[in-house]
Amino acid sequence: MKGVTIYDIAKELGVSPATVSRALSGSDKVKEETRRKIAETAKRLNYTPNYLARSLKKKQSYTIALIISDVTNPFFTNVARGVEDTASRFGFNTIFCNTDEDPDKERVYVDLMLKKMVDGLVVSSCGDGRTLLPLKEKGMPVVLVDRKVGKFHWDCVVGDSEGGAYTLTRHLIEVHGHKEIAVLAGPLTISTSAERIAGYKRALIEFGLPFRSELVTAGYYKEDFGYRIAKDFLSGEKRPQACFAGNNFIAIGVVRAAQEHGLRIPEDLALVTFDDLELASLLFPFFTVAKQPAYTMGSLATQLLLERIGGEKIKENREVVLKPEIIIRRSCGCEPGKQVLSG
Amino acid sequence: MKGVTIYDIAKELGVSPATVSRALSGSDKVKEETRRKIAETAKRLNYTPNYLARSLKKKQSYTIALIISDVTNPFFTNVARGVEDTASRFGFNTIFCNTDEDPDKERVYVDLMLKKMVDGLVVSSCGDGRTLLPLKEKGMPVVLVDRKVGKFHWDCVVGDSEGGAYTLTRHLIEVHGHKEIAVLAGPLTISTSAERIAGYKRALIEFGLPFRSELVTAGYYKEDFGYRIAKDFLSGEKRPQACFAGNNFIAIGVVRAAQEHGLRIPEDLALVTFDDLELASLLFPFFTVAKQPAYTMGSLATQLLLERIGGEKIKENREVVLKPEIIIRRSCGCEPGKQVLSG
DNA sequence: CTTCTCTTCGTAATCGATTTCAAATCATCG
DNA sequence: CGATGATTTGAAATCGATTACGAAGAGAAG
Repeated sequence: MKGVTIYDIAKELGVSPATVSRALSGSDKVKEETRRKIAETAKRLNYTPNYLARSLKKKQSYTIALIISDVTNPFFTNVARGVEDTASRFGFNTIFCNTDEDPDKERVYVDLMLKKMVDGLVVSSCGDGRTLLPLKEKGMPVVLVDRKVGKFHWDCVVGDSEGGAYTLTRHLIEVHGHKEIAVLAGPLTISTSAERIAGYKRALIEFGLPFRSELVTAGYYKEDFGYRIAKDFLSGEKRPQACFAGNNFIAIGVVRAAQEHGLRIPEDLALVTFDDLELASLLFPFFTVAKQPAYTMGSLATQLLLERIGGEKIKENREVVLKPEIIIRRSCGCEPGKQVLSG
Repeated sequence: MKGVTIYDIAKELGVSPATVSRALSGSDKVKEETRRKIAETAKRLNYTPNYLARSLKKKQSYTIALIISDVTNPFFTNVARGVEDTASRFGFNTIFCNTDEDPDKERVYVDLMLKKMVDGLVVSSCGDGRTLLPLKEKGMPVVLVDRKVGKFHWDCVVGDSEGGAYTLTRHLIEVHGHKEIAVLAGPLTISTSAERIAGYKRALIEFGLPFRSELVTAGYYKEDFGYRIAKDFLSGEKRPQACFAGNNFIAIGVVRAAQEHGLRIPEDLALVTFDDLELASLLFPFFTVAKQPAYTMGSLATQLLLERIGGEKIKENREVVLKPEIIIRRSCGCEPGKQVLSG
């Protein structure tokens, strides 16, 4: 832990620290022989550069932050892998921040990252935008992933939530003849939530079905929300025949509630949702889902971010929208093996 | 991105930067009134401290690194949550490094973290110890989690793999009468692997069964290893009646192979494994597992690490061993709801 | 040989905060 | 009132690397 510095190397060889810095940082004008000797002693003394000092001077930390709302959700895990893989391929580190869908935590992390001098952030925000204000003020490079934040204009990489929701809903109506479809959505402050409801609505309209607001509940993207609301509407008199869960976790809650009511899925309640449950689906292909390309989303977002960080002057804000893959399985009422609907 | 510094605040108030630093960094001797004025202007100028400069001087970055081998595995995800939660509770950030079970990647990350001046690391190593050598040389604080590395002595927090494997194997023998139990283990270089085989062996010996090495295969902790080997032994003449998969991913591979062979689990092949599949089990409680307290492991490891970083002089190396919870479900052949075996 | 250019290298400033040491201020008291 | 000790504050060094600027040396051209 003592720490060999460029001064030690310089003293050892009788040259100046400046020369050592130049030699080690690559291709400045340094005589070949000097460079060789410096590289040699650096290795011999077991020198490791101090990135803090380097970053302080260069005003670049080669570190980005990723703010996501739930590490236990495979969707975000895959986003994270995409971000991390891409970042490290370009020599960047990633600091992970897990907000648990709590805007307060998000705010704290944002401030912290500002102090830590990260070079940029990939953010899937659970707030309404206010939490990200400091980033805007400081002019910090940011790319939004999965969730847009209306207030600000930043690059973003998102899934086509409206389209996915439309296709799923349409499937329930067209193929299975359902007319009363409950929706358990995430918070209305989050873009994916609003868009999924919009997609649902478009499908209803297209098939001449009424939009009944009592069937639509906005809450949060967690299992217990799905459980709570499903418990509720499943015990009612005229329960809906189908349910569109806002994401995979909500869907799990719905399943649990149905089990407790002794209801079978899909016989008593058809169910479709967003985002696949990777491992679970490998073993028990059950949920009919709109599966988003999570890894790609993370990877693309990082690429956009690194372009900005790299100093490329990009005026306009870029918006990448990726189509989800619709995977028809059993929970909607289809037989396994049934033909996959084209997106 | 301009950056307000303590010099700006100092100039504004006609005091010295030193005083500003003292005032902002808490409770050094600064007159109350001065402190108030400084805090005020700091807020007014929207000052954010530069942690890089701070870390450079204090030789502490308030950042730790977590090296894990597979972020898609819920076990490690939970370890990660435990680490991150605990670290951030004490004001530390966590840099996540995902090695994909590749020792080369691990080596690269280790070097990088050394340069980044992290204050310490929580490591679940996929190597044989050589990759961690630089950490030892530099005297970097390290706590091993999940996997011990024989070569070095560091604090560690691990699960009782031997005991868990023993109990699972014993269950297969005692309750279900299996005599030929295949084992698909991870790499022998990884401690959990060797220990799980040892536990398996102890159970065999206790029940007077022969240890047949052709039933035991060591490979790696991934799905495709389970799939490949299971495909192999399931097509043989006298296939084993039961299988102990080294971890959850291997187990998934075994299931997939069994499905392709038209074999049913547990009727045609009983299966037990280590580490639960959180979400999958919520929906489809299927695997009989030794479930390790992953979150706790991460949290404890971080606590031990922070103690070291905090400068507490602890001579001896601490070893925390946590017992897994044995959850009996269907894959071993038990009926659901059957009584839980005591560890 | 002088002058000029080009390469190579050293001096010193710099990034922003912390900290040591000493100076300045203030209060207290004989 | 001056001495003594406690509080506050400032000047300057420091962490380790980068870099602007200029000097020294080598080689080329006249």
